[in-house]
Amino acid sequence: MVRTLRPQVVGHEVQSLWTSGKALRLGRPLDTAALKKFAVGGRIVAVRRRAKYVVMDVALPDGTMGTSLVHLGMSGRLRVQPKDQERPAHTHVIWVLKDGREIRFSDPRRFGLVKAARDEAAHEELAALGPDPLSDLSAAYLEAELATSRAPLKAFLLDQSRIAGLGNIYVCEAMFISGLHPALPAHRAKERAAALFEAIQQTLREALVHGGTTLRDFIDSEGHSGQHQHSLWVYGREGDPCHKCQTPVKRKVDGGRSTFFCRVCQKR
DNA sequence: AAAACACCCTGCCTGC
DNA sequence: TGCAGGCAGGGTGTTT
Repeated sequence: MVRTLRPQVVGHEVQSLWTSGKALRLGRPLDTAALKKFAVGGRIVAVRRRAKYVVMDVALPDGTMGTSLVHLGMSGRLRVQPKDQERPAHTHVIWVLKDGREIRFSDPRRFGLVKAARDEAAHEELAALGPDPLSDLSAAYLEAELATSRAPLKAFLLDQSRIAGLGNIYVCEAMFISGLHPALPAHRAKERAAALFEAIQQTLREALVHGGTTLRDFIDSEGHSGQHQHSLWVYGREGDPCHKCQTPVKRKVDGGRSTFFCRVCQKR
């Protein structure tokens, strides 16, 4: 999302901002006043990613900065479209650009998050996040963290305070690639930390090369689907043959979420 | 400390 | 064709 959004909007001025006023995550109403205060009249100077958050930095006319934060949740989308194009259903925030285009956040399920503050440090959501797997994680750090947890490996990897940015799909994929069972207590995976680290990075890098994974909702800011869903090892493949050993892929549910794995290739 | 579950919300797909 | 049930890439809060 960031890779397609950045070249479209950096350097452009935010003329005005509109919100639906509807509540997003946890019933929290959109803070329209803050979203305006930290963007309107300013120039977008950077679009970045921190874990699963899209971070947009704006240089304001009074010389100060503003930082807007977007989490797409399950069904959130960011699109850049001309203002006269029909807006997507369930649009909740629009940054109107001076050149006649608009950045539109839509989110049917409203599990997403959009907020703004003075800077990144003022967003408490970001403070509790662990290292990013592609830039700040090392095999040594992962090994040390694994050693401190008895939780099932899958729960450990989904915990954003341990490692930030892995979701259900990529956790399933990384566990398959490294041959680790989702129920394995985290501390018992410590000897395999290097393999797990490599699997996590490989999974994310390949997904990025393929433009993301589109199962239902994901499209980038230009409206293109990802292609990585065609390269998944186990996710969504219940009953289909394992790509390594042909054993049917298993699905189990824990904590209300599906886990896909191969009971032959992934040892406890 | 950690697991299990409910919950926020809409859309889509399946089976009856 | 309609309806009910199940499912969904996330995160938080409560209970066990």
